[in-house]
Amino acid sequence: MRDPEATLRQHELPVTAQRLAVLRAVSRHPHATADALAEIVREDIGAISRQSVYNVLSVLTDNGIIRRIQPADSPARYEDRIGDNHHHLVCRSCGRTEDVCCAVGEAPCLTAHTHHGFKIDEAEVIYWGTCPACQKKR
Amino acid sequence: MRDPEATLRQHELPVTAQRLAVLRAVSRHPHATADALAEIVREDIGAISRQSVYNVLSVLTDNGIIRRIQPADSPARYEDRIGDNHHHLVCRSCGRTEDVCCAVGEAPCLTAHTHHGFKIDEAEVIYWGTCPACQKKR
DNA sequence: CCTAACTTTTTGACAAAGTCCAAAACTCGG
DNA sequence: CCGAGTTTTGGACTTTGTCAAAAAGTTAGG
Repeated sequence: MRDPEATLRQHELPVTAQRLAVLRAVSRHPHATADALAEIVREDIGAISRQSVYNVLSVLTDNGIIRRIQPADSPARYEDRIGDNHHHLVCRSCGRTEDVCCAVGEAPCLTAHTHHGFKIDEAEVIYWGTCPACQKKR
Repeated sequence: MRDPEATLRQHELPVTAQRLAVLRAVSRHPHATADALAEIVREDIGAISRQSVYNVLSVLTDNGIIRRIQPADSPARYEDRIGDNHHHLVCRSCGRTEDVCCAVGEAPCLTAHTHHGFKIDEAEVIYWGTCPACQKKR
């Protein structure tokens, strides 16, 4: 993220210390959970309430500034790399999450054959596996 | 599911009324949640504890008899159609879930370009959209 | 720079989904 | 039918997140 403050102003959102700190935290720690981000923000600006972390993350998500990803068996995670249609690779044992380029191409990168009358707006892909560290452990 | 009892025996699992009823419920109501399944089982055999529903679903999942799917913003759902590598189509507003054939082919049906040293065992695809009923509502 | 209107942040209670544990009940091989 | 080993049950507990109201902060306008 080039300039968190400019980003907020571009979206006509009031600039607050909490929002700036959360944006920086998400930017520097991609795929962190709300809880982890709260800790990072506290080290940065001293304090923030749990609710504010959720508030800020919601506002940023709603404005398309960051993206929320919610893999199974994991609390939600956030990232600021948006609009490039990448997917995720998640470790089943430790939850480590990495970005992977879309295997197919432009969004929507996959088209379902049968769609049951649904209007499809996104194809989410998660690759499940075991990360190098967890492969060694066993 | 042809024969729930035979299925349990094939996996050397003790046959109990709760397991049979949960298996029948999953088979007849694909994509139901644990809570919904508990209700269905209660109508069937009278009573079952919440914990037993979770126990049974775990055992069945661990033995590959049923599959657990966990879309974002929804409790886990279960289905007995396994091994055919199909994916899911989920309505963002009501959670309705439908099966869709794999867009690519055999499992693993997608291969990530960069894999960061991960050993990938599954590519999960969820198509997000709006179901016909929810399209009408708005 | 100061004020007023409007948002945001905070605090604390609450909710949903699921897990942990020990006691009671059950299943199955012999 | 018995006994060993599992499964089921009930209840407390945990995690992740939301609701609501009061306090504090932000921004536009004078």
